[in-house]
Amino acid sequence: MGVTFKDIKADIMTKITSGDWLPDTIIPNEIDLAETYGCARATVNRAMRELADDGVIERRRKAGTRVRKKPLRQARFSIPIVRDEIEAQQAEYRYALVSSEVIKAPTWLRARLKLTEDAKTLHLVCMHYANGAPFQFEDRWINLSVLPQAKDADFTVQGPHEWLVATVPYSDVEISFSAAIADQDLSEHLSCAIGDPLFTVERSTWWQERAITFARLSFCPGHRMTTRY
Amino acid sequence: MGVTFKDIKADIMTKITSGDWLPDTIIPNEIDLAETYGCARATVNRAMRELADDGVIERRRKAGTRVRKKPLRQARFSIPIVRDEIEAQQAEYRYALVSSEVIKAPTWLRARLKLTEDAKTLHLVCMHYANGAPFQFEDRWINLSVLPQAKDADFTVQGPHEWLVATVPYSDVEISFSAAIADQDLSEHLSCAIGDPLFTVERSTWWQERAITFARLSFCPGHRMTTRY
DNA sequence: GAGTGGTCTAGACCACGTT
DNA sequence: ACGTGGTCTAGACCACTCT
Repeated sequence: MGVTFKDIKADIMTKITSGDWLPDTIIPNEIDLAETYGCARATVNRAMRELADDGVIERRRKAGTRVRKKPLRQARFSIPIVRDEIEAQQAEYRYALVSSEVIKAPTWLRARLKLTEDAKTLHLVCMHYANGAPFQFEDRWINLSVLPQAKDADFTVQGPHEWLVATVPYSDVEISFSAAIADQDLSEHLSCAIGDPLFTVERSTWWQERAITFARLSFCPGHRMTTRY
Repeated sequence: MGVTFKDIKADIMTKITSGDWLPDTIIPNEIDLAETYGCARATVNRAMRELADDGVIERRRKAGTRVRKKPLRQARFSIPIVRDEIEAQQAEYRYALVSSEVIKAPTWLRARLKLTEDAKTLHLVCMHYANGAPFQFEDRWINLSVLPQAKDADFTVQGPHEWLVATVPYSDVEISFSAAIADQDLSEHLSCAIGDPLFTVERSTWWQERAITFARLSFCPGHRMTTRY
């Protein structure tokens, strides 16, 4: 076979990263490129479309294709289940349910998830350990009006995240990262000092426009989330 | 026109999110789907390929296509230049250079970026303000052996990140998020209390296998990074 | 109006991995 | 060996948007 779309992608990327095609440079149109590379226009189109998805180039009908002035830098983080994250590091995973109760949603949670005033929730507090050491503290709230079966699930053996992913696999998620400070409670569970800075993830989940769950995950001091792009 | 690949994507997604096709369900092959939808196989292929890229389905030759057991959850964060991030919030951006010096790379930095012992660096300390309030503290190190022209750049008017993106637009980046604690210095610059938890981003950048720069960005207390997926 | 990318088609051959 | 996805082709028509 002749030229593949991957060859074209690689060639264009080389031209860009080497500084041959500077930002704002206009790239030849698809027909010309197809002739240059000796392939069909569809092949060029696939290459260029993927480069545009990657945020490297910008395309507009009639105006043509150009190298982005400022590359659209975006990082992708995989959001694994805690067990998988720990086991991926060849560490032994252990889980423990700290507490579990059915209560009316507190005001701050109702505001977050837009719940009605009488909404009942299952409030779970859990710990996740890696090689016996505290790894993550999980403060979990599940909306019982949408998922009443959560009341009967056994969360002493399986973490709520795992249960939820198995029960409602495809949902909409809003995730946010921030820094928090260890209070008395957190410091005891995570075996750290009061006042330690903790990397914190908050996640709200919806299924078909209805709020399912909110979780605040506090990681042990020193935890970092890393990726490349 | 008949059926588009977007129609097919939407239809398949509906089948999956509605629970019609549960995780691990095997999806009909492309030829059958093309017949079902009354379109060419290439159209089905495009739809399925994108769903696979999104982490919703899993494809293997001969074995066929199936709904992922655990959806491959991944979040995409756009990594804007601070100025753009602040101006996107309709806030007024202000930048200030705090200090600038040329020094030999300290040991920890040499280890991070794999620099030689005599590597010279430009060490910059900068502040970014939103509507006059401290927004981000930037601790920046630029490798002068790769970018000697940084010594002559005027960092009193333009932040180093902006200058770097304009100078070396396409590079490889490792980014990591964590939580840190405000020390005396940080608390003064960010107008916060000593001991406040700060959301922190560290970024190392390479261009053609050579380390260009390292930056530690400390955000004012309460800052969060949010996205949906 | 005209040029560009966006998409679809019908067919073909290939690469891979399961059986 | 064979069934599946992966890719390319040559052509066509359409949708957008710049001038």
